[in-house]
Amino acid sequence: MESSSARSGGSTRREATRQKLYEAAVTLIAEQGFSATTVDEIAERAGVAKGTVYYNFASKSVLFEELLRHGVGLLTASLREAAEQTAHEGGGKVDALDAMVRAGLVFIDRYPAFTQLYVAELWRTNRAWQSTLMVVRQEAVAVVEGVLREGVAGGEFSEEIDVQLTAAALVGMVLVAALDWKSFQPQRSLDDVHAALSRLLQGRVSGRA
Amino acid sequence: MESSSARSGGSTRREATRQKLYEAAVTLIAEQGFSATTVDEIAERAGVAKGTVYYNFASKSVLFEELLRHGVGLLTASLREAAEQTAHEGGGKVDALDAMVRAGLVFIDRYPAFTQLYVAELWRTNRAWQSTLMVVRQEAVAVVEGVLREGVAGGEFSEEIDVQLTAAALVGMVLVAALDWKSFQPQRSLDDVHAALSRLLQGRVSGRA
DNA sequence: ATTTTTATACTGACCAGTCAGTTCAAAATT
DNA sequence: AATTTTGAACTGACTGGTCAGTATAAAAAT
Repeated sequence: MESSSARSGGSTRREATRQKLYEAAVTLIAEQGFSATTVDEIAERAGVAKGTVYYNFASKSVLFEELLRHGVGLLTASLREAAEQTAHEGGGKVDALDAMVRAGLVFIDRYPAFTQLYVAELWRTNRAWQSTLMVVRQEAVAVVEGVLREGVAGGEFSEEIDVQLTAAALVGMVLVAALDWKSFQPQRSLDDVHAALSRLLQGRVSGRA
Repeated sequence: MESSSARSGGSTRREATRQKLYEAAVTLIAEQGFSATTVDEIAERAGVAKGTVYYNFASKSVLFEELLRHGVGLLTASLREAAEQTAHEGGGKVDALDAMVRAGLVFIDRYPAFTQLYVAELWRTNRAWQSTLMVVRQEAVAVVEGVLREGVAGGEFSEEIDVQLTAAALVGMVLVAALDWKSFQPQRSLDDVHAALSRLLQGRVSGRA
């Protein structure tokens, strides 16, 4: 039988090394930024020789780009799953949105460093990985936009809403609230934060308790 | 007698030079990030010799910190003014929030590069200007928190809302929506964007047009 | 046997910060 | 009024250090 090692596209050992490098790079770059983070630091944090970095990645930029793709891939999959899940359960689009907010929070809870780094790079221009970032951003936002559009089509949301802008605003809401949570009140539970955002999302802010 | 140039805190010429350096630095750092931007670039864009940068600022970091303080000062003042304006006109806290959303949009419309740069640096850690950023962030968010708290006290908002988290979420909503606007649909008018966000803010998303 | 990793040394470009010297307008002196 | 002095503002070549990326021979893992 085929050993567990020879899997599609590379040996297990190599994959493990790459994973270690991702993890080292993501925290360092989140803290310091791409340019301020040296390849030597990344190698050291990963417990690996510098040469190994270049054996596994063509350059520092390429390492970073693949890291971005990898991370946003996880997020997109998670958002999609959340939306589909509520559809299966016969929930409306409001439920789908709510589930996606939660999925977003879960993701940020699990990968806070990646989220930091992503936000920091997202609106930059003139950088090598700009196009990668654009593609990958659109993938994630498109999931939210999709749910909004379906909601409008099905009469659940007002036809007057601006889908693209509203999607961006929702993403921003979750993103900034979650980063605030992680940075300044990390002791709070995910449920707690989710409840606060649900309230805001459903317009239950004004009016009495 | 004291010459006309020697005014409070510095000559006019010096102030003009500092202003040029701010303007050059803000766009370059927004595009490329702090570390990837060289002092030579900043000096060149400002039309000034490198030595002049160091004559006016102790270091690259200090230039950046003063830039941050300067920019967020403008934002905070603008938010405060918006909130007070509606109070004078006898509007409720919802109106105040709405006015602050608009003030935020106006600010971002006028200083998009500063906004980019601010977002990119806000959640970093282990950087020299970390504490400056914290102080300055709190000043701005505190204005929003203040309005929310007053709204709760006055019975206009539910007592169940989480003031800190909701403030962060609102800031995020405006920030990300506005950056999306500037980056991907710059032809749209400010009123248009404001209307979309107002709708979201007041829960007029679900339900029919 | 082949792939992957290690350890170490090296190169060349790049860049933050320095400093000796220049500019120039206002103030003081004649 | 003409001349000299002063000092703040500015200049740009230079320096010392840093860092991405390369090289390579030997070891370890599969």
